[in-house]
Amino acid sequence: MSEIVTRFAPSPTGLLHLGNVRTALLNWLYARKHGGRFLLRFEDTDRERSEKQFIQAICDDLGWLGLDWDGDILFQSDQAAQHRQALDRLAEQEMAYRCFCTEGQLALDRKLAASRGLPPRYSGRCRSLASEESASRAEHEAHVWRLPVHRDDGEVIVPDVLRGDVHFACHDLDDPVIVRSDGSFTFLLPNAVDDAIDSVTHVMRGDDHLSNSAYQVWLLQHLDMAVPAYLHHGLLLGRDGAKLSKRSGSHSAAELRQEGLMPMALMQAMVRLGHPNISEDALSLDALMQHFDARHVSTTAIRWSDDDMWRWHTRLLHNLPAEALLAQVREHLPEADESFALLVQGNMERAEDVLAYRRMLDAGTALSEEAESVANDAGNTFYRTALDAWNGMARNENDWKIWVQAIKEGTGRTGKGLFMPLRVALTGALHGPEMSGIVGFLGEGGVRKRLEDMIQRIS
RNA sequence: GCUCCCAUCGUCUAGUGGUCCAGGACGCCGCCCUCUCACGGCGGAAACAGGGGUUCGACUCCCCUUGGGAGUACCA
Repeated sequence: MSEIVTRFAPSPTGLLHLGNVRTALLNWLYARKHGGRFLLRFEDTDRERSEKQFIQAICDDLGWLGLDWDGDILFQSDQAAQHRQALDRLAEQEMAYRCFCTEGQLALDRKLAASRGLPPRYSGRCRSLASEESASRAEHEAHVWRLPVHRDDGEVIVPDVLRGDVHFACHDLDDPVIVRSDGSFTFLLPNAVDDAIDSVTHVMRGDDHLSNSAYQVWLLQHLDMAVPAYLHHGLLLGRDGAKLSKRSGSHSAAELRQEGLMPMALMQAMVRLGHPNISEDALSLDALMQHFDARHVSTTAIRWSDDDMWRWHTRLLHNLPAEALLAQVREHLPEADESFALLVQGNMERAEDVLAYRRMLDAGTALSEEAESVANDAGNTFYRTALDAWNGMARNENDWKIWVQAIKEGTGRTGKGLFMPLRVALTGALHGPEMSGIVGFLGEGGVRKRLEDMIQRIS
């Protein structure tokens, strides 16, 4: 079996969005899983809308996600000569023709067809122009190039690995434009021809391309080029079941990165779509790849929800090695050290949650309203008792147990009423790590300072 | 309108004619652990869209309906 080659072929007209990310990931996984190559090719045929900044942004995002590509970045525009040549070959065989219809005419045609309940297809007006006439008019008339796909008989078969052969009757297909009146190519031909040039063996893309594939299969066959295996996956929908849009919860990768999302969280959520029961400790891209199976790439439309992704974020955060964890924590609390980060690691969903524990690092940190009400409820004498007990005891490894026992006896408080005021005084938060760990972290002076501050605050 | 794709718990899915009064994961609910949050442990509710066939037998095959998605551009 020859080498598997997949590609991700974005157009540099915008940022990488969730749907793109999934397509890129799927192609990457497929290639890597089978020891093949994964190519990155920018489809910059739409000169109007292509922008350099997006090329950089997309590369950055892919890098952020850990999706590396093989070889140089490819650009569709570099293959212009090949595209031209392909067009010439088609024209020679009369498998492409010039169309001189104006956009106004076409719009009218469509309107007319619609009013008669017919599909809005190209009328075929220019299809059978004599080649001499066509050539001579071309010298002074604007025109596009079309493919004569539409006809009464015959069909085009799109070989799809996931759903079997998909049949399209030529009768239902249109004569698509492949070259615009400004001479530039539309997506159809360059995309297919480049795949052939680049020896792409498997094309994984959204099923919004299914009908495009019909045209491209037609094209490749008439060009005597290899037709790749297609895997048209179902599209991502918003959580409301409607097309994924900004409103329904779509983001650009860049946006998520800014929000502090760990890229692996996104990868986790995405790879697991369609894959039942990937073991939960498959936390790396490599591990995920081991479990990836293209047969599980689903053909159904999938509801995407950010929740799962963020849950993975939390899970990943809880499993982060100290160094990486500290880096994230310090973005919000620069004065944090490793022992602090490790102490609160299990008690945060996102790195910014450490802000709730600022008081552990800065004894003077003010209290939230809730915390203050807990403190007031306990009262000044409670804290005095606690401070006295703390000052009066011998220091040893059971500081916490001995201390809390002493306070219990001194105040008569137990359970929540005993622990919460202490927790609030020492951390500023109503929840968090176990108290013994907190006391250990703050140390003798640290605890004293916070109790003294507390006494002052509520006196 | 036309064409194509899709259809199992809330979600992602397992299931390729009998092993399924449908299994898992996430979520949800309850209990346990517990000062709190989280973790962990245990348990629970929760689905074959509907109707026709085919068959001894249908979640599985066929048809229709319904529902959802996509395309129908000189966007990709």
